[in-house]
This record gives sequence, C-alpha cells and structure tokens, in this order.
Amino acid sequence: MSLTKYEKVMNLAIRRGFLWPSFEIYGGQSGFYDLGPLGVLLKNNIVELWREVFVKQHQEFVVEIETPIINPAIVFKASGHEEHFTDYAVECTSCHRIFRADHLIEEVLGTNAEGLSEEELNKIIKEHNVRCPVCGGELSTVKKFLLLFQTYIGPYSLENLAYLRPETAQGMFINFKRVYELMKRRLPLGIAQIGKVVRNEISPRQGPIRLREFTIMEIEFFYDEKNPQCELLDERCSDNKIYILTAEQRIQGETKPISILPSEAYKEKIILSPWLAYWMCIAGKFVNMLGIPLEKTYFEEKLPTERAHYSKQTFDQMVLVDKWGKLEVSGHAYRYSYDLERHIVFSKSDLYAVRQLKEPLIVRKRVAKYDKVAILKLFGKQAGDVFKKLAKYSPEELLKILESSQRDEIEIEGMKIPRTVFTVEDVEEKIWVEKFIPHVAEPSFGAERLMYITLEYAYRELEGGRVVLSLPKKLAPIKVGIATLIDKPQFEALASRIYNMLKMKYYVVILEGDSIGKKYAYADEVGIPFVITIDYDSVVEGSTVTVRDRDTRKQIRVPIADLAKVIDLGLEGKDITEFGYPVIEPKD
RNA sequence: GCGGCGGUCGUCUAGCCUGGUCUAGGACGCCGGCCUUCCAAGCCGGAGAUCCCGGGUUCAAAUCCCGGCCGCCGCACCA
Repeated sequence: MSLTKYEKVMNLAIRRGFLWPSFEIYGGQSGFYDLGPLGVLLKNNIVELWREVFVKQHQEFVVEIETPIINPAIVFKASGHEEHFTDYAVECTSCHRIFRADHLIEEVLGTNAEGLSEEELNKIIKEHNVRCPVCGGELSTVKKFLLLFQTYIGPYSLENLAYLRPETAQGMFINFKRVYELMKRRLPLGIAQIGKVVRNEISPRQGPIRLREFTIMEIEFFYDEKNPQCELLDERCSDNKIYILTAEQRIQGETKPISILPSEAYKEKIILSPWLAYWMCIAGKFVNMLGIPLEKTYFEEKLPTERAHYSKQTFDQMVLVDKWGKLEVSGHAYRYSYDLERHIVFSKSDLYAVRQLKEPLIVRKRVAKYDKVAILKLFGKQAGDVFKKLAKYSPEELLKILESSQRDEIEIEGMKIPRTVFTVEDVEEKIWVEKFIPHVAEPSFGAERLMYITLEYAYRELEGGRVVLSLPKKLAPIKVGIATLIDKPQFEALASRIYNMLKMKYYVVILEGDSIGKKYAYADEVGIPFVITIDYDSVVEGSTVTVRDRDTRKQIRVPIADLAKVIDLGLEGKDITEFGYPVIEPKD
C-alpha cells in the first residue's frame, strides 16, 4: 500500500521534529499540535516573512500591535460572536450524549426548528416529550454551546465572565482610536497582529489543519470608503493576475476560476473594496514566496449563507493540496463598518475618524443670539451670572427654549430674562470636517496551515526513495550543514572550527552519518539549503571548502573566509555557481 | 456529535478470520564499531513493541466481546 503525499509529509514532519500531536503520553487530544525544534524555526520564518511583506513593506501606514488573548465578555458581545458563535445543545441525563437541540427536534418531529430561541426549543421538547434517541433517557434543558472558550477573570462570578479570542481582530478594533491618533489621524491605516487564537471546535479531525488553538496573522485595514486612496492597487498589482472563483460562478456550478487583474476585479465590482483587492494581490505574492506556484492557488468567494456575520464579502484563499483537494489558508473579509459601529454602541466611545472636506459643507440654520449690552444694562452686577448660564446653551438650544414659551420673560435655571434681549437670525455655517466610520478590509492568515502547505509543496521524492525538502531557502529552519568527507580527527577539527564561526549567524548543524551520501541525504530531507564539505583539499591547504546547493547538487570551492558572504547571497536566492568560484558538477 | 472502518518497535508492516507453536517476525531507520577521496544500497554487533487504554469471556487473548481515547472516510457543524 502506498502512502498518500499527506501521509508522507506528515511522517517526515513528525519523524524529524517539525510537529506532532499534543498530549501524546495521555492518549492525545484532537485539535492540538506541538511544534518541535524544526517546526518552531520554520513557523518563525514564515511569520517573519509575513511581517516583512505585510507590515515592513507598508510601514508608512501599517503598524503591528499585540493585545490579550483573554477578553472580558463584553468584547465578544459587541463583536456579535457571543450571539453568532453559538449552537443549542441538549444532554441526555442518563447516557450523557449531547445533541444539537434544533436538529434533534427536526429529526423527531419532522418540523423546521432552525433559528428558534432557547425558550422555544425548551417548550417544544417538553410539550412533545422528546427523549434521547439513543437510550430513551430524559433530556436536560437546552444549553447554549458556544464555540468560544470561556473562563473567568478573577473570582468566579458572572460579571467576571471572559472569553478567549477566536480572532485577533477585536484587539485592533478596540484600539482603533489610539492607533489612529498615533498615526496622526491619517487614513488609510492598517493595524496588524500576530497571535494565538482559540476556537472550541465541535470535532476537529484534520490533523494539524483544523486546530482548536492556532496562530493567526491578520490586518484590520481601515480606510475612508469615499476616498480609499488605493493607488497601490494599480502601482503594485498590475503585473500579475489573480484567480477568482466568484459566488455567482459557484452557484452555477462552475469550478474553473477566472483570471483577472486585481484592479480590474475591483472596477468590475467583482471585489467590492479596493483595499480588499490590494491585500488579495499581496496575499497571492506572499503565498507564492512560500513555494506555491500561482496557478495552484485561487480565491473562492463565499456565498452569502457561508459568510461570517460581520462580512459584506469574503474570499478564501485556497491552495491546491493533495489530501483535501483545496485548503483555505487565508480569509479576506470586507468587514465594512460593522465592528467599529458595534463597539461605538457597546462602549459608548467615539471611534469615528475625521474626514477633511474639499469644499465646506454649508449648513443654514436658525439660531437665537442675545444682546450683551442690553443684559448688562438690565442686570447690572448680576450680568456675569446671566452670561455664565446662557453660555451653557448652544444658539440652537436657546432658540428652542424661546420657541417653547409664549411669555415675555423666559426662565433659564431660575433666572428670568426678558425676551427682548434675544434676536433670532438665520446663519450659515461652514463645516470643513465630518465624522465617519472607516470601512475595514481584513486579510487573515493561519500560520500552521501555511506551514503545512509550505512543507507539502517543498516535498520532493527522487528515484530511490530519496526525499528533498526543497523549502524556499529563506524559510529553511537550518541554513547550513557541515559535513566531513571522512570522519578523521583533522576533518572533524576543521568542521568544528567552521561550526563555531557560523553559528553566531545561522542555525547550523554538523552532519553525521556512515557516508558523505547519507549526510547529504539527511540534509536534503530536512531542507538544509547549503552543505559545506570538508574534503582532503580543505585539510591539506586548510583554507577552502566546498559549498553544495541542495536543489542543484552543484558545489563550488570557496575560501573559508568567504563562506558567510556566499551563504548570505545564496539565501537571498542567488545562484551560487555564478559567483566566480570553481564549480563542481554533481556525480551520482 | 452520528454512521462505517482502523490502531502491532521511530516508520512501513507480518500475525487477527480459524485463541495456545508470539518470551510478537521482517524491512527501513536508530545506536556502537569497521570500511570509506562526494550523493542514503558494504561488514560486525546492539538497543528498541505495557500488541492504543480499561474492562469482560476463557485454563489461555495481539487475536473474541463491551466501553473509552486517537485516527481515517461519509454526514452534520465550522472565523
């Protein structure tokens, strides 16, 4: 029986210490994976590449923050997760099986129970005496099953209820105002965050792909929808097309994505937000940098029924993979102004942005003014008091007070003021700024899934069962291997010298094995891009070694003093055989 | 969560149906040594498996039965 590619990749990943199921000694717990030594290095490199592409290259207007995993419940009330991340469940009191309440009712009574409230579900179960379908036992009352993990902050009481975040996004929304101020109140503005999130999935069953705890890398990108300032869409994204499978196509049963420039997709209203289009373009380039060819990835538009509650439009970035056919590695949601709006309501904070108008808005209104000289004459020394009281009211408010009374004297805070000191006028006001709620485009990546596709696409099998993990050199966990052609003390001493020299700069390993071939094979299998070999020439003259490229197996002979320079250039993706050093062709 | 199938050294597996000959066999890998002037294939030696966990049937269980855990497939659920 031959193994599938997924199994081969996972075997390698587990055997060589990239990752493995968590809690193994206690029988395991699905939905959790540990990262091993190589896995941590690989993940860090992927995260760092993301940071480079999404944050560093956009640092004029994208900044990274870090916020808590544990949030007071109010945050996810406001975000809508508490409401929408819920299922209703009942438990059998005798066999303790758990069922989805609405599905159970539908099954037993044949009626539609979708969307019913907790009370309604309870009522139906009681009235129709619905019992456990397995053992006939009595059912508990309906309970909410939340996909959010719950805990308490401090002592156990309901006011202290907290949730662990299922996305990092809320941290950015909550801090929008602060970061907006820090960034000189300029839009567009991206706030990035990389961190762990948790979701209490009902039954995750896809190994390291569907995790209950995983790392998300996302940007909440805020912009003025009336003036998106998205010139980058044309400037940086006019060179390659992206593949999109639209919702319309999917409804019609089509499976072949269209190929289109991101800017055209926006102009043709296939993508509703220009910034969503921009970040999708960058996402395509980023995934390509992980070693996934452009034609192996496409964006699938979610149907309205598939979208999250906050989204106006969502595209999932899919990568073709062996096992599942396609795998979602990132989500691109047009969150519109939903989240900020909700936080404004729930927190009563001002989370608006300010827009400078090109032309002032002219507002005509009727206001009441008062004659200060007349008041002075009438009130004498008390005039100061009167002015103070009047100052509390705006001209519009004063007009209302005047209009609400027919008397000759109006009363303000116990002070009687004759109507004669007031005049009513029509004024024109010029308004140069207006408040608005920015729109949000959100690109969001799952780090562990990116890790998996990186491994799968790097995995190559040569004849004879030899495996090469052809990781992009920049992402390789260990950059340099050092091999001695034969294991004699002089060779080993030189290896050790070079090791000590390079380990300040790179992750390096001294390769061990029965033969030079086995050492290369091991290095290839864990994706080490360059192997330095110490041969007889190295020992005799003591100053040169060879450097072998993992993917071409070609070697160059290099002075030891030049090693760091050669490796640096090589890691950037340059062909080491073009540096002018003697080249040695591989012999099999 | 439901239904079906599965779980034997690190890996892939033999054995299970037809219980005892299994103190569980092999291959690769691993460890020690020899050999070795460049791509895993030579020689010698060695370690490594509570046969997923718990319970039951039986004189006797890797093997049969039940429950649990984990995995795979389908359904359901799913930022």
